[in-house]
Amino acid sequence: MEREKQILANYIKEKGLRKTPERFAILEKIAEYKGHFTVDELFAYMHEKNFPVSRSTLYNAVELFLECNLIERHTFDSNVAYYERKFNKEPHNHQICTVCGKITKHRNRDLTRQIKHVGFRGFKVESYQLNLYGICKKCQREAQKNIEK
Amino acid sequence: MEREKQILANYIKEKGLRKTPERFAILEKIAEYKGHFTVDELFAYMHEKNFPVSRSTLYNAVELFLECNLIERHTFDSNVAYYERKFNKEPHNHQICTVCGKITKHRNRDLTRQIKHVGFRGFKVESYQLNLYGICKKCQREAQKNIEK
DNA sequence: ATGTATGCAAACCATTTGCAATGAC
DNA sequence: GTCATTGCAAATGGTTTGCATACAT
Repeated sequence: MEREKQILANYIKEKGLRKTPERFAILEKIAEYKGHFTVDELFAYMHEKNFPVSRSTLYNAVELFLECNLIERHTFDSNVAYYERKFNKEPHNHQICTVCGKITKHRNRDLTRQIKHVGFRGFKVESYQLNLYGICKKCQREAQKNIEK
Repeated sequence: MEREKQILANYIKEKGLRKTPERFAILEKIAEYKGHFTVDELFAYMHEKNFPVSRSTLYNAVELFLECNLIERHTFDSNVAYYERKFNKEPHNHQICTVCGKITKHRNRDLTRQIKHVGFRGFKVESYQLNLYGICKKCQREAQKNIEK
């Protein structure tokens, strides 16, 4: 957390921006999320935690955090942007259950290594998103039960 | 094309829907796209080709084609949905140049095979999207030129 | 005849923009 | 004091919805 704040502070100084309390409070609250969050969820969470900020400020902050690589954005299949902390995390994949909608994250180093070199026609891969769509174990079981009935 | 129409016709019959001229005209025009298209582009294209249909009808059709697996949808990083024909195509990846925005498609069978088995905790992978973000060869060259100046 | 599909207009909703007031420097 | 940032309200734009009319069955 301290390192993340440091990164943000450095970036702010470097770009001649301003160290507002809002930005650091938002960064702190984001750190409490284990998985993904939307701006709307974050908006509610900030209010709940007695540090209400406007949506404008959230969008502004989130943009800033993206710039200094503290978070990343996913759109999956909807029109809503999902964010998650990026700092110190290895690249990972998302598996989305098309039945219950649950999103799970996991890593696979071999695959990551391979993907980094899969660029075509001299394309230099800097990051990637791998989304797996399918059916989670739980939903597979439920489906099986329904067949057996 | 005939097989795609057949698939659509079958699906329509099976679900008790209706074989409207719009649906088949839209399917035909979609087949003329080599890459991705948005609903807005398709809207303009249908008018251009003297088969004007409303946006409602397009959204309806596109939803139907998704259901019978004739097309697929990607959101990449924006809030706009991109569609492309799926029929008879092997799974492929997208590489998106973060400088010029160009989207290129390519395949890699080894990778595809591997990805299909990467499901975690019993997750059964049915499809996937792999988006590579980075810099295309052309933009790398331009960047190089600017450094040399 | 029945009820699905179309097309128009209005509604939706996440995100963006404009702008006056605030506050970091 | 200067000017970036905040917060409010309004605008934007892709997508969705409601509903009367048209038309596939």
